[in-house]
Amino acid sequence: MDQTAPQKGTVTGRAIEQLKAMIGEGRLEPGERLPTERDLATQLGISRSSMREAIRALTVMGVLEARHGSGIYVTQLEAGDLLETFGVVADLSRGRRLVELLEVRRVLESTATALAAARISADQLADVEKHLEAMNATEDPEEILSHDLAFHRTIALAAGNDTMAAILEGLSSRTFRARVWRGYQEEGAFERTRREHARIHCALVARDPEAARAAAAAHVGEVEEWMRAQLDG
Amino acid sequence: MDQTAPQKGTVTGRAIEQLKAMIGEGRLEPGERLPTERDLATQLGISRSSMREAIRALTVMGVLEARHGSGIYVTQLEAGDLLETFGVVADLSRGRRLVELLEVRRVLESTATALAAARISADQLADVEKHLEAMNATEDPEEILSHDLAFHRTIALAAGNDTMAAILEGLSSRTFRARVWRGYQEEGAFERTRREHARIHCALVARDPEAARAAAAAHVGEVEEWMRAQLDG
DNA sequence: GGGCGAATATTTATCAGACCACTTGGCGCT
DNA sequence: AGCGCCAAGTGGTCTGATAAATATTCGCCC
Repeated sequence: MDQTAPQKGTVTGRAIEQLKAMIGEGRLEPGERLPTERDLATQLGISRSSMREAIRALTVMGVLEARHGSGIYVTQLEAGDLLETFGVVADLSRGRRLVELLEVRRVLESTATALAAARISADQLADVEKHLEAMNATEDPEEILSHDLAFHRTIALAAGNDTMAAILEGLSSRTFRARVWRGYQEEGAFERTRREHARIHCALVARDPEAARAAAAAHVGEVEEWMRAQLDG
Repeated sequence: MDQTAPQKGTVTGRAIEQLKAMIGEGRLEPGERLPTERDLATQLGISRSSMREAIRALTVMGVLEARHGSGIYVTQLEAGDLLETFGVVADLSRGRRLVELLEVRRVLESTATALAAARISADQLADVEKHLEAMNATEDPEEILSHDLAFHRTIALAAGNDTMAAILEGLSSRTFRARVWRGYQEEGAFERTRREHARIHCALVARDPEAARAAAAAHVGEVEEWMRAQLDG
């Protein structure tokens, strides 16, 4: 039959697949600029509207980046770019899935913290301490949350697996944490959180991966258990 | 009028955020049908083209589903819907990130297998065995891969964490596995793979979580190590 | 009266063309 | 040579129309 344009799915869907294929096969290098929307539409034999929808789809996936007036570029395809949508999942999840996400986070966070205990550099450790102190020096929940996020982010990056760090970033995204925290911290968990953070820091300083893993697992596990209780109650 | 959204970012970007907010705040329930494209465009004061791009964006994220001739619906917001894009990440990753993804998979897969050892039902265990036997009964790589995927998927689902299963599904997506497998299996790893699968199955039957965790970690770790060696060589 | 099929209405999918907003690079002026 | 302005190029948005798939309604036949 017709091997150039088989009739499957929607026109836009095909365009998305073709663009993905171009990048997947290496015909488009990271950072490279694509032809214009108009040219691409002509090449694939579709209208500019449909082409734009396909481009928009790949843009939200973090594969492409459109710069107004300049052109369309392939991103560096780094973990952070591609896993941005992960945060959306966290934001839209409720109830049971929230617990499941926390369970995933517990598994990854404990592993990342264990790896960090073995690999963290002096500079990174200093950063961790900076956020730890800043977190303990204020009572503003907004600021505490901010440093808490940075505390864990620094550790995740020190683990040396950017992909894992990017996933954890999504699982700790601002609105996600804020939603869970609102209730959790109301029950006076500040002090316990401080102790848990201190224990994690201790394990990092001692370069003890197993202690770090246990401390991180317990830290996330606390929130997880609270969340689980909220659902039952 | 509407003084809440004066001038930030692109029109389409704003529409995406507004739609996300509607769903996030629960103003749109899962499965519910949205107003028509035209109505939505009018409500938000934008053109239908822009509205369509916003809808397309949320469609690829797995949040919305458009049915030709019928309308636009909110998905059930299940893990599988939302984490579909995870497979795209795996497909577009190369080199170092491929190893990082395998590391993530090793961590999650071993945890899921350990959980499954404790929770798997008789029916599910029978399914696992079915795929294990089918995998050993053929020499067709395509069929082996297919049953291998089903083997691990069944175990992940038995772990009882749908979110984790969905992520693992993405990390094991067909093209991802196929790419890695092509080289790996050429080195005659079939026999070793069989032994590893058998060990995992054994641990499940014995309901021994720690043995299951170790077996799964070793299984993925084998591929991971091979991949790492490929990069250096 | 009830079931069933065709006509009709609704809605998404796609296309075409125009104009606006922003970026970039070159051209001319100082 | 340096600076500033302008024009071409490009993504962003809008309008309106047509096709295709689905949902609804109505009329016909039994």
